[in-house]
Amino acid sequence: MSTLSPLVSSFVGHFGEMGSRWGINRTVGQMYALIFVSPTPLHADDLAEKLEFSRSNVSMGLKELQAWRLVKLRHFPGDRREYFEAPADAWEIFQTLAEERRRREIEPTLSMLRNALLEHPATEADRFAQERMKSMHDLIELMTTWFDDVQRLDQQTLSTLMKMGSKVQRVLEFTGKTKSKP
Amino acid sequence: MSTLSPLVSSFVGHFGEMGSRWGINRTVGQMYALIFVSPTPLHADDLAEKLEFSRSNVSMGLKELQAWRLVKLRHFPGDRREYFEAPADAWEIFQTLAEERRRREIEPTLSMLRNALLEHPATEADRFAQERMKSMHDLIELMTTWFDDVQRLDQQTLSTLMKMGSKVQRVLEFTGKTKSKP
DNA sequence: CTGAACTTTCAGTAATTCCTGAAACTTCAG
DNA sequence: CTGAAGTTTCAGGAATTACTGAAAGTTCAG
Repeated sequence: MSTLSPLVSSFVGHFGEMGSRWGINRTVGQMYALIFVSPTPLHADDLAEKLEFSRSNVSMGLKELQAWRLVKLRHFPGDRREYFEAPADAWEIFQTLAEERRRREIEPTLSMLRNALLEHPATEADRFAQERMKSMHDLIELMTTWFDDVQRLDQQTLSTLMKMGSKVQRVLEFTGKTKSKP
Repeated sequence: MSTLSPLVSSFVGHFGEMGSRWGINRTVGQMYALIFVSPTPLHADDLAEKLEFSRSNVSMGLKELQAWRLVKLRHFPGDRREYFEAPADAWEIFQTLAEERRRREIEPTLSMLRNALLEHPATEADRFAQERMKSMHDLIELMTTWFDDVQRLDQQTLSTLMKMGSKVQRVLEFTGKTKSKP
């Protein structure tokens, strides 16, 4: 069956669009979307056929998805082809994405900022620039450290925390961890 | 002074690169970076001169930055030109970015997913696809709702919460808000 | 009104990124 | 070994996106 159902087709199309806004290319986004909604693992020819991409484009796209650790490789006995599937757990997918983005974008940015902050400012303008860079650096560091912590929480606690939303403020006030300011 | 200091130059260059990985174009990223580290507001000709872009490119870039609400417009008495500056507070910048991305990307995605979930699945494959879409929908919704809540917290509480990191788990357990599972 | 100061638009070119087909490569059953 | 089944690489054309200069538009002091 070469043609996708309207349901899957609109999902795949949408992810292609979104992918391209995120620096991931459109066809790679579509490949991922299709793998994500497939009940069974797919191989490269499945993707090429269903999405009507060239076989080589599919091959490159799969390589990229593997580099992002977004797909898992599977084999079936008596079949040499490589099959791909996505984790069922959306939170796991989100974590992988976050980790990869961090490694590729956040860490290099932090390291550039740290270097810039080590320089001795030659002018007043440079001094000001460093001040701004420092505040950006601190925010990024605060957020990534916090995200590390969150990832270590178990599902149960995390879900409770998120569902509590801003009610968490009351709990913190109650336990006296915030300096209350009446 | 037409040439940027090495400090500013490396910052601007880095943000150009990062911008292009984020679907924002390179020159727009550089313009923003320069505005961000400038001690005084800049006008279009400043940017064109310092970054060596054409005047019209700067004009388009500024329009885009305004559409993202990332720059603020200022005027000086006796000068008809428009000057641009960035908020000093990095957290405010982050919030603006998050809000805009949400409006442009998250909301359309949620709406597409909701529509897909209303369809009556024609096949077993569609039924499975819907299941996956549902879990993606729920995760996105949980995260955005939670983010709304976080934005409502005051700086003090937020900062306490982030610095606590995973220690928050103990507080929650203590107050009996989690179903403890020993 | 006029024209100077400033900004935006837009059509076309430049640059970049994407995608393909052909060929090379790898693996493994027989 | 051999060749069939499968995968990857890569040069170059296609498509998209970015950038520019020229011209048009806007605003406002005089």
